[in-house]
Amino acid sequence: MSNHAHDHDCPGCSSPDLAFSRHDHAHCAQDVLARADAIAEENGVRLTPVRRRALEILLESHRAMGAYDVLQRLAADGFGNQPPVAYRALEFLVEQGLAHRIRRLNAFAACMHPGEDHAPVFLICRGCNAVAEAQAAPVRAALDAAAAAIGFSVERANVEALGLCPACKEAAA
Amino acid sequence: MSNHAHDHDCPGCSSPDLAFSRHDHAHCAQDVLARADAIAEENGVRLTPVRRRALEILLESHRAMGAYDVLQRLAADGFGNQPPVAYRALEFLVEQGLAHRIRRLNAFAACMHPGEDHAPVFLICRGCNAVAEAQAAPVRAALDAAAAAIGFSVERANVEALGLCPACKEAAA
DNA sequence: CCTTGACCTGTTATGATATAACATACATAT
DNA sequence: ATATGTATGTTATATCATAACAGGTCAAGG
Repeated sequence: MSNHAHDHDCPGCSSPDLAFSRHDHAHCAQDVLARADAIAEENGVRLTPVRRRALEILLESHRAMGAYDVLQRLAADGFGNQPPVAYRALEFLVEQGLAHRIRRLNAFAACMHPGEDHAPVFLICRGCNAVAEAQAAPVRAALDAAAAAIGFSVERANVEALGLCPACKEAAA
Repeated sequence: MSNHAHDHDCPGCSSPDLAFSRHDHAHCAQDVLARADAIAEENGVRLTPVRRRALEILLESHRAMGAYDVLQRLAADGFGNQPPVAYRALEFLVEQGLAHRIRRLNAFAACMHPGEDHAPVFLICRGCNAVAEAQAAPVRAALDAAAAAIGFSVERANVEALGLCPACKEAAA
């Protein structure tokens, strides 16, 4: 299933700088799914078949997917084929911190750092549409500071940047 | 039209900490529109009647508006009443830096600092739906740094935070 | 046991947001 | 005046998202 064994230290998955590189990520899926089970257990919620499958689908593609794309895959696996099926599963994953919603793309992506209380920043390549989830605590800190200065309390934040990944930058040059 | 005259230093408009406060902003609109004319001139683009009116509409409401809401207002003023009329005008405004798109709300808001090359951060109050446009250069700097570290070039960034404004926080308590 | 209540899944139907494609009009420069 | 690029308007359709209800599962308490 995976071409190398490890716990949580795969450079291809845990380092944002390799998120744009081609790499085997079957094991990422393994890791994340295992952790997802643990997180659901902890939170007292159920990672039911549809929900788990939705997460697997996101993990497999390793990119942002629209709700209808996920739905199509779910339906192919014998689950319902009406929009709420996908939206509900995805909403659950987002609530539990197992997936992120990327508004710029009207899409969803599996979280590669579930349960780690991270401050995700999405770097969206306009060349190849890949999405890297970088951990950027300093960004969140700066945001909290700016908000605090005017008495605003941040509960959730979306940081999405559009630009060019290293590969596409090189290709363009 | 405005109850006090000034150039670009109205606290109610230029200070993010007052963005949530009730304040007269007829003059903000005046200022921004004047600057919008100048910017269009500079950029060699035309701030045509629909476009200008769309900006006025956003400025009047002083909040984020959906494209269809803007469309309704435009139609009432004798412009076309089909979606592309609004989307095109809004797209123009966004491209010229005269308005911002707030994806979390599927909405648009006039930029209160046109032409100033700012790093806007949107603070969206989930209590009253007000949107404050804070200038947060440090946030952008942190984002650029995180992106640069992995060779990603940021071209455009959206930073949107959901939370509670001072007034709603107090009301909740 | 078996019922109740909470939650999950599925469906129908509709609502909300956004764009493609084409036709018409207008500006400006030669 | 006429050609060219740009702007506006329209029709039609694509895409994204949710409301509302029906049936199913499962565990806790009577």
